[in-house]
Amino acid sequence: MSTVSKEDYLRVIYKNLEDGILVNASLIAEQLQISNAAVSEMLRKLSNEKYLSYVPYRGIQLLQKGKIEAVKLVRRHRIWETFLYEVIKVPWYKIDEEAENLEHSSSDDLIDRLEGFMNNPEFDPHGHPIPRKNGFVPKQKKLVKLSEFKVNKSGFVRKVNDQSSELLHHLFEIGLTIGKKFSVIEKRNFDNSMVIEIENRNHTVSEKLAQNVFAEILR
Amino acid sequence: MSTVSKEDYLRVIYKNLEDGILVNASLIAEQLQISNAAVSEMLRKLSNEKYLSYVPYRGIQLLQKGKIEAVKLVRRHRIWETFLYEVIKVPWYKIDEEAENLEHSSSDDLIDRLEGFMNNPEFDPHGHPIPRKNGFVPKQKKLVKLSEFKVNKSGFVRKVNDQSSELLHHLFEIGLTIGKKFSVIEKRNFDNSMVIEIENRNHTVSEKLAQNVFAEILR
DNA sequence: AGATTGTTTTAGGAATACCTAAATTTAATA
DNA sequence: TATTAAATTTAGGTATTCCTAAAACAATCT
Ligand SMILES: [Mn+2]
Ligand SMILES: [Mn+2]
Ligand SMILES: [Mn+2]
Ligand SMILES: [Mn+2]
Repeated sequence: MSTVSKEDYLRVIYKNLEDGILVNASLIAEQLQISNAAVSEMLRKLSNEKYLSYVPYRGIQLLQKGKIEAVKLVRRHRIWETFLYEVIKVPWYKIDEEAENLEHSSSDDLIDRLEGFMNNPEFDPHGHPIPRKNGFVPKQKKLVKLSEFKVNKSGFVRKVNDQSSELLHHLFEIGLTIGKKFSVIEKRNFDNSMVIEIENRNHTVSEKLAQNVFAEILR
Repeated sequence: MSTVSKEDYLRVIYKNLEDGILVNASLIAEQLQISNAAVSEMLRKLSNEKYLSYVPYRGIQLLQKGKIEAVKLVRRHRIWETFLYEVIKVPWYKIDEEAENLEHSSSDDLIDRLEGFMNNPEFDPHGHPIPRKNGFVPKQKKLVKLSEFKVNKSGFVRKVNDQSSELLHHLFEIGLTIGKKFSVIEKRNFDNSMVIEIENRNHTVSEKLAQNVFAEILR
């Protein structure tokens, strides 16, 4: 049977695979803040229960059973995030943490009702696709990392990494949120930081920050 | 520290005390569907941690620490119930079960926002008072059990027992929900069942049912 | 009072999900 | 290839929350 713990493992695995990242035990340990030993044990269990296949040092793949569970959980997570943000107006940088708990505590029926209440949104407030009830995951246009934008290019923010609430807090402060238009004014070679214009104001952003923002290039 | 389990114990204890019921170990065991042995152990723990005082055979009293926790949880529970019912339109008889889980998975901040979103409701969809953030519990008018209504008397439903979702389902079917007006048409002495009129339709209700509905007497 | 019934506790376990410290194994590098 | 570094597993625990069966205790009835 699936439990809160197992669901969290599956969601982390799914999310990383979704981004094309190789998922091994230590990555999970780091992201869930759990010891490597505990993760090792849990992976054995999840593997025995046919949720995933795991070849040490080579990475994890979700099996059908695990993928179905993971997609369900991601669906719950993202529907809650969207609902909290759009309907309840919970601040952008707080929704992930809140959804982290709610995702394990709501019936399928409630999730479907929330989805209907919002008129079936396709993407969450971080720009991540919301899996539909039937498991289909909406596709996104080709996106480019902000850090790869050249000087004078403009774009629309379409996705941000939601791993760090501090990052989100800062992005929110400078107005770099989903849908916003920006232009790259300047790029410094020695540290790859950039100056970008958002709503007529200039902001300097580090390379690290720019690597966590994904945008659609204009023209 | 408080956990999901402990919170459930505290909520059950509070809810029964609220109704003036003597709470002993076996009552909790029955309501939480847990063995007497497990309840006995947990009560020892809760007592050691100063959540409650427990004199075997004489009942349980919440101590300050336990009361504060319990009121918080009941607040969460009832705000969720109200929200699910009023905003999301989850059916009446489903909200308790859903709130049962959500109550453990939402921050104080979220609860306050939900409350604000609904304009600070005072009672939940079963007619139970919603404790305020500061711990104050709204008072209700004096209510009378439907089973104690005399023939020809009328009243307004103000509170129902939410222990059984089957009861709620049935009450909903015959329209005996919060705020509805009814009149007692007939009362049968041999089994204390009654015929009551609700919205121009007559319904026969058992004594058992009538003991779980509380109303304000008209005139 | 003695017997019966109901309530509570004890004894002994089980499952889940963690932990630290110490191996072990594999991968990467000099 | 030898060494070092990183990833993984094992060993031995702990905490929490539940279980059944049996014993102990208290309240109530005859
Ligand atoms: Mn979670
Ligand atoms: Mn998200
Ligand atoms: Mn609960
Ligand atoms: Mn209620």
